[in-house]
Amino acid sequence: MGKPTISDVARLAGVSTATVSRALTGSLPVREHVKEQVQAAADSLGYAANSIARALRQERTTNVGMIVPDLSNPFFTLLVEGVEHRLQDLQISLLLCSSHGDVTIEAERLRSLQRSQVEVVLISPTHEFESAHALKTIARTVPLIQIDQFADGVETDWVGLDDALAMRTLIQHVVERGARTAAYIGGSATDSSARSRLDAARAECLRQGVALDEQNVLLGSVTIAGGEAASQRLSESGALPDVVICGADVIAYGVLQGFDRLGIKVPADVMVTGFDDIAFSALTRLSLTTIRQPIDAIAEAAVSVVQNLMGDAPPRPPHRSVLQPELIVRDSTNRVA
Amino acid sequence: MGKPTISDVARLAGVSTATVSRALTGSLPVREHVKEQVQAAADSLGYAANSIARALRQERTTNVGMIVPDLSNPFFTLLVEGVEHRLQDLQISLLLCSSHGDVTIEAERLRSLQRSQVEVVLISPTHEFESAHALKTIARTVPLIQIDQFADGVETDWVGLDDALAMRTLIQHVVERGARTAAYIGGSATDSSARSRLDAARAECLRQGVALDEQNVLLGSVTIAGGEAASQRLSESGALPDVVICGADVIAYGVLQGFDRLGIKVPADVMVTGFDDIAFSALTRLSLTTIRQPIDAIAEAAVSVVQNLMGDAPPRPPHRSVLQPELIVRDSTNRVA
DNA sequence: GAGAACAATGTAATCGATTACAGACAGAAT
DNA sequence: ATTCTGTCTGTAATCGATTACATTGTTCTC
Repeated sequence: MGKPTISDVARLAGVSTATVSRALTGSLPVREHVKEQVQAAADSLGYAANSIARALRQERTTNVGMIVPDLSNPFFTLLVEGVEHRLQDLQISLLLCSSHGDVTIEAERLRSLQRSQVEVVLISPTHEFESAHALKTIARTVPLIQIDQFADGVETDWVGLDDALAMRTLIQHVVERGARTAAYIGGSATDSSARSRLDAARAECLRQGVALDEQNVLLGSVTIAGGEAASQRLSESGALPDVVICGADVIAYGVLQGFDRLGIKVPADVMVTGFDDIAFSALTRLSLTTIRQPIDAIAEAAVSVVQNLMGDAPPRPPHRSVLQPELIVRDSTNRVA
Repeated sequence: MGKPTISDVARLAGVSTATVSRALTGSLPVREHVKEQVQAAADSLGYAANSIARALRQERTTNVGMIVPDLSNPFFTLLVEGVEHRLQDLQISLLLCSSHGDVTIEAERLRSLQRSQVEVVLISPTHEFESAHALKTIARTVPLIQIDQFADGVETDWVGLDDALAMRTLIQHVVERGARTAAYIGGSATDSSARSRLDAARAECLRQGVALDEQNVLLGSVTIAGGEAASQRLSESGALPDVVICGADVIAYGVLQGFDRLGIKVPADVMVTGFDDIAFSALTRLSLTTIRQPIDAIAEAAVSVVQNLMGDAPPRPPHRSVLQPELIVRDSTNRVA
C-alpha cells in the first residue's frame, strides 16, 4: 500500500478530487462543512500532496538550485546558510551542489538542475573562462544568478563585493603600517574573484607605491594547505616582503601556520592579511586583519533576485549588486610604521 | 516557447516518443541509426528530459533530503560536503535544509521533504525528545537515517560516534595530565549527542576519580559565543577546575577566547578540550586538544545506507553504525602532571 | 515455404495533481 | 414565474515522461 493520493481523500470525504484540491489549497472557495470534511479525511489518511504531480501540472516547481565550488570554505557555507534560511521563509527548497572546483562536475550539476526544473540557479562559477560555455547554455532555459564570482561574458544577475575598493582600503592600511613591498597569495587566477582581487591588488600596489614583484605572486588552491605551501615557497625565495596579502582567509590561516612553523614572526617580521572575515579569523594564533564580506547581505540580495525572478514581475535586464567591503584590523598587521 | 519536450524530439527525428525514450535512456534496444537520429534531434533542440514527469511516472525520484541543525558549525557542513560528494557519484541530488535548532522548523522541513517525494531523509535531529513525534510520523512513509544525534524512541538507521569511548579516552588523557576536578560546557542537554556526551563525561569522571561538580556543568548554545559566555560564568563562580571539557570544538573556541580576555592562562591555569576536530582547531591561539570525529567515514556510512535503501535489496531492520573516535592531543592540555 | 522466435517500433494507458469547462442550485431582480 | 447572477461542485483534459501491450518485420528452423 503506497502513500494516500488525492483520490483516496476524495473517496473518503465523498467529494470529487477537484473539490479536495480546492479545499486544501484554497484556490477556489469551498463550503465550510465540506472543507472540514476534506481536511478531516486528509488528516486521518496522513495525506500529503505530491509536489511532483503538482509541479508537472503547474509547470513550475518551488525549487532553486545552488552550486558552490567548495563546501569546506566557511565563506561558501555561510552563504549557503544565509540563502537557505531566506528561501525557507518563501517556502522554496534548495538543491545544493558542490562543483569541487571542477568545471566538468559543474557542467554536469547544471544539467541535473536543469532537468529538475529548478526555477532559478544560484552559482559561484568555479572558472572564469571554462565555466562560461556551460553557463551560457543553461542560461537560455533557466534564470541564473552569479554570486561572488562570475564567468566571462555570461550576462546574468550578479551579487558580490567591490573587490577594487576592498583592496584599496586594505593596501592603504598596510601602507600606513609601513609596508613598501608585498607578496600576494591567492587562488589560481582562473576563478574570477581570485583574478579580480589580484588585479585590484596589483593596481593598488602600483598606485600606492608598494612593490609587488611578479615572483612574489603565488597562486594555488584556496585552502589552509594551499596557504601553508605558498608560505613555504615564499620563505625559500629570499627576502620576505613587508606584507603578505592573501586572497581568502583560509589561505591566510595556512600562511600564519606556515610562518609559525618556520619561526617567522607575524607581524614583526612580516604582516599578513586575509579576505572574507569568517568567524575563526578572530581566533587564530595571531588574529587576522582582513576584509569583511557582508555575507548575509549577499545572501539577502541574491534571494531578493530569486524572488523577483520567480514572481510574475516583467523580465528586466541583468543587474549587478555591488556590496561594500569593510576593513577589520587585527593583530596580523599590528605594527607601528 | 517553452522548453522542448520528448514529443518535439520525436517529431524532429520522425519516430514515436516511446522510441525517443528508449533511445535516450537505453531502457530497451533501438537500432543504431535511429538512436543516432534521435540523439542528433535531441542535441539540436537542446532537449533535457523533464525529471518531474519521469519521477511521476516511475513513482520514484533521485532526490534525498538532509536536515541539519546548524550550517555555521563546520562539523555539519563537512558532513554535508561528504554526503553531497558521494551522492553525486550515485547521480542523486541533495535537498538541503537547516532546522536552525528549532523543532517547529524541523517538522515543517520534514513535511516539505515528504511532499517532494525524496527517497530517503538524512537527519541530525535537533531535540532528543521534541523531535521524536515528527520523526516518527514521517518515518512511516519515508526511510530515515539519523546521523550523529538521534531522537528518543525513533527506530531508524543511525550513524555516529561512540561517545562513551571518546569521553573515556579524553578523560584518561587529562587525568594523566594531572586533572582532579573538571567542568563541562556543552549544548543544552536536549539534543541527544549533547546529552550522551555529558552522560559519558559524568560516568567517566566518576569512574576515574575526577570531581565534576554539578554547578560546573554549563549548558548553552553550540556556538563560539555560547562557549565564551560559559567561560565567563565559570570564572565568576570561584575556583577554576583543572580542566574544562567542551562538548564541541566551536564551544571550546569561545572558551579559549573568553579565558584569553580574562587573562586566564591555558593550559597553565586550566586545561581545555574540544570535541569534533574541525580544521581550525589546529590554528587557534592555543591549539586545541580534541576528539576527532571521522566525519568522512560518517558520511560514507550514511550514504552506503542510502544506497541500500534505494536499491531493491530486501528491507532489513534498522542498523546502528558506531564509529571510533580518535584523541588528538595539542597545546590546550599540554601540561606536565 | 510455413511457422516460431525474436527484435524493433508504435499506440495508448498511466503516474497524481490542477484547472478549463460545464452543470446544478440558490437567491435576487424583473 | 422567469431570467439572471453568483457560488459551489463535478467531469474530464492536461502536464511530459515511461511502459504495458499490440504490431510489424526479420531471421531461423525444419
